[in-house]
Amino acid sequence: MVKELSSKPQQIINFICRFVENRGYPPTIRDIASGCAISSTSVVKYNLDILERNGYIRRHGEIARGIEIVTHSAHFKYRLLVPVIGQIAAGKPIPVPTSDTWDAAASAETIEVTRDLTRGREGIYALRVKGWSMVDALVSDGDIVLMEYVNAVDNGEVAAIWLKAEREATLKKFYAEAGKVRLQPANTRMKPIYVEPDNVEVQGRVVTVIRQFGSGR
Amino acid sequence: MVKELSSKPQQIINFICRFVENRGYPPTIRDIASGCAISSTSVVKYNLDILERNGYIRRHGEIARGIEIVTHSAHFKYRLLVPVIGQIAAGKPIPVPTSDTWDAAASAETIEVTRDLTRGREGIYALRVKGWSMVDALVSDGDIVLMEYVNAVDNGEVAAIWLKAEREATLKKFYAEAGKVRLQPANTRMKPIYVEPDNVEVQGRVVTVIRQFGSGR
DNA sequence: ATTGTTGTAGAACTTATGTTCGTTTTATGC
DNA sequence: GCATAAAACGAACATAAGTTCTACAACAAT
Repeated sequence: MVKELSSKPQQIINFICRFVENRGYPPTIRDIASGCAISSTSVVKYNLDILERNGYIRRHGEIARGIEIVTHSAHFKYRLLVPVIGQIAAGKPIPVPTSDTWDAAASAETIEVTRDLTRGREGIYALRVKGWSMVDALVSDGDIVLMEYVNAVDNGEVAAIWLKAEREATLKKFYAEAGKVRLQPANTRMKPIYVEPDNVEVQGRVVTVIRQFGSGR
Repeated sequence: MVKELSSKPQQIINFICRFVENRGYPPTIRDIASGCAISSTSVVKYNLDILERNGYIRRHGEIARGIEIVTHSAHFKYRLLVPVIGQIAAGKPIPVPTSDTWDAAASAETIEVTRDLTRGREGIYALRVKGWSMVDALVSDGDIVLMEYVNAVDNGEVAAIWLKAEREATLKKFYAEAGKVRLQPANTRMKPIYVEPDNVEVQGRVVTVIRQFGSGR
């Protein structure tokens, strides 16, 4: 798919990359012209079109400096903007992602993490922990939990669980046992609790817990 | 230097950041206006000027989309490879970074995070928590703590502390009080402990705690 | 030679986009 | 309450910047 490039287009992407690195925004066609010793804007457009056809860049027509370096955004693939869609607190139902809260760009708050932290999983959203009800799970007020949207988890996985009867949200290790469900706190010093299977509603798999200290922004 | 911001400019940088993330190029003043529910371009410029005065962004006047997010700019690499230089456990001295453990490339293990998690701080290294001695600090076995290499912390900051007499490592909120040092666990249910000032050795500031679930545990 | 394709030029045009400025509304101090 | 500053508005303006078009040279295939 991606074709070999002759020297001129090659020179141009190079220039664009360096420009973005140094300036924080993409160059104009005329910037490229002067930067690559090209005397006409149309020549630049000509080559830009080639670059776009071959998948090196993405153009956003009619938009000033609307050049996006594709490899650069592939580079971005390592990073994830995770929407923080709500809070998780003892007595409140656990928010679940909907199509509109889903979009990181539309979300009021986002946290940026690497795929390292999400273990490469897709469909990750985040919740902010409110209150001290989950200290038994070693989760503190203000922590951020990265969640994967699933309705069931395997034994031993940590899940966000809604206990219908108690009307309570909690984060616990989940074990389906004969006729019962065992919920084990992350803190191994704590005793597990046993509940009826139809009393538990798995709202998501806990992937990561993040606690930040120091001044916020 | 960097001043606190009121809501509107805050909202604007947020928008700019997300825009750049998603589109690969900065927004126009009008993009910002519509994205932040501002009805006049001049209001945007007004706030942009504030942001620039306070060092959050850099403007390039007369240039289309010439907005550069300072924290995200040139010298700022989004991703950070943090070296995991050792373990932190109750009875073992806390490892401190040296010139050779320092280099992420040379380190045996690294964790990749975004600057978001390190709050833009420099000189970050990581330690893996071994054992259950720090559950009182809401830190569990296997957690990773991101540390900043400092020899002193301000009151209220969470520090990695080596208690010389007890030969014990711990993570606690640090408060210097008259003639004493108060060490407060992150778990507010727990009582603080008081120690002699010359018994404490601050080995670093705790920036972030990360706990991952699922595979690899 | 003839024709067609590719790369380069430069001017003209249109739209996108930053700036200015006078005015109006909303806080803030006295 | 009044005076003053901070913040918001909207229109008008100037120019930055993408696009289009015609022309022309270099070169390959016919």
